[in-house]
Amino acid sequence: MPELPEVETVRRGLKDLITSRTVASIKSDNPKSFPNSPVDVKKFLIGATIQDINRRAKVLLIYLSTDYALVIHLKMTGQLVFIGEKRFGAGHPTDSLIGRLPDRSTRVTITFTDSSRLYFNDQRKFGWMWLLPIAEVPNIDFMKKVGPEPLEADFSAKQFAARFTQRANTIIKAVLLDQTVVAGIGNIYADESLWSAKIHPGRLVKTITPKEFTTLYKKLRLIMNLAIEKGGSTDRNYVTAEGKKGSYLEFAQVFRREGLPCRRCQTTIIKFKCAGRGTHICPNCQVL
DNA sequence: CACTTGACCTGTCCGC
DNA sequence: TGCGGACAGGTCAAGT
Repeated sequence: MPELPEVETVRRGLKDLITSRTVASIKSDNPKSFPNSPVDVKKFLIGATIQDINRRAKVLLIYLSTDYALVIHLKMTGQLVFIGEKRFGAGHPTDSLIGRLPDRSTRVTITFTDSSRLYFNDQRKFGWMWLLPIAEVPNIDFMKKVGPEPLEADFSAKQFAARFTQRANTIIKAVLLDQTVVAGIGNIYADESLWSAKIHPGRLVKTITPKEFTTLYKKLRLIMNLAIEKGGSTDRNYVTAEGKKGSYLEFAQVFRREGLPCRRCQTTIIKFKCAGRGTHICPNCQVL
């Protein structure tokens, strides 16, 4: 579930909540969730201050004062939830979480010197958190291969379309989901943008016209920006850094709307398997 | 080589 | 009510 808009929402929340806090200790239940050596952790994480938080594709980068970074992928069920203390006062959103965490999905707990905490929860244990030198971040496989950020101001419709043309004989949905083509798109926003552009997800890239690519580009950016505004999409697990749900699914046109009428033409939305994923379309608006 | 499928995990939901 | 099985979605490895 965490796609670009969800990870960006978490980034903004964390930037506000943990910047300038200093790490006092870290607890991890599972070497898969946090595989770093205790020596590295002691030297470069304990005592480090949070400087800044960036995002690349669906990956979060927490920069530390030690020139190391925590690199985090939430995969499907990951959460990063902050629980604070008096600094915020009564009524702060994170107050309501006190006592609820840790729970059985908690994989990593970072405690700051003021006793506030950041919990990395991940029901399905697919996510991970790495500690590595900031200078090495661009050299990890994922960063070397990942495509451009779709919401950057200088990312044009022309560039968008050009990234697809090398994949002429692949279905459009598979290419949209490919992180090396364009970064950050997952199942929800692939379905939503294809419906919005009236493109059937099973169409081969070579059958899609330049005009359709331009529409898809515009719709994708519109939808992702709106999703960020709404705090992302909460289907099951995803929550913001304050532990709140995102509300974008209230605005969704096809995702999880199987059996409901298309908001454009009233035809019943159907769900089927495409590119190995559950896929939602309006069979009238989106044809092969 | 390009593309598709399976594995990784756990919780939830559906049908019998 | 209990149980098996399908399903959820991101990415990488393995298979076609």
